[in-house]
Amino acid sequence: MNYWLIKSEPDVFGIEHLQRHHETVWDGVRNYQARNYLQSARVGDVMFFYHSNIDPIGIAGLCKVVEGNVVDPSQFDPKSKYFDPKSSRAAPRWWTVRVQFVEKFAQVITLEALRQHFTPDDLVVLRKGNRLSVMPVGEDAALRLLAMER
DNA sequence: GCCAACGTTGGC
DNA sequence: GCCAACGTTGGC
Repeated sequence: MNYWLIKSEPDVFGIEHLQRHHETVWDGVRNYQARNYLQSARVGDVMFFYHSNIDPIGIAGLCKVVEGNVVDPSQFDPKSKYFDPKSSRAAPRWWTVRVQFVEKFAQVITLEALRQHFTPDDLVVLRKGNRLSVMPVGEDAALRLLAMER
């Protein structure tokens, strides 16, 4: 099993939205490296749900992959902001996963707390200039994160 | 294939 | 609102 961190702006879609909807297709990722990570995610993988552009910034909960290799439907929808005219149903560009809500943390693990306990080598999200919206989390870091939230 | 211009992300 | 970082676009 692998661990990941996925970023979202909670004003658009936060952990509470996922809690309410129970499951969602993680659509709208339009960066090739992030897409490649999503393509390598497998059913059962755990994803840390990170809130950006909000106070407090940080990891707000957990979800898990319940379906892999999902074609992102928004790439075909001309009304979607994620529409990609260069993609086609015969040869889709953008793939993702379906995730299921697992847990909303009682307290967000803040960016400040992450910086106190981890180095940028431990956690990609702490690396300067990092803008990936999907990134792997090593098992050591993942287990330490899971221990932190209780 | 290079690279300047441009747009977006995201912390502050 | 600012701005550093960085991915993408498009002219050449």
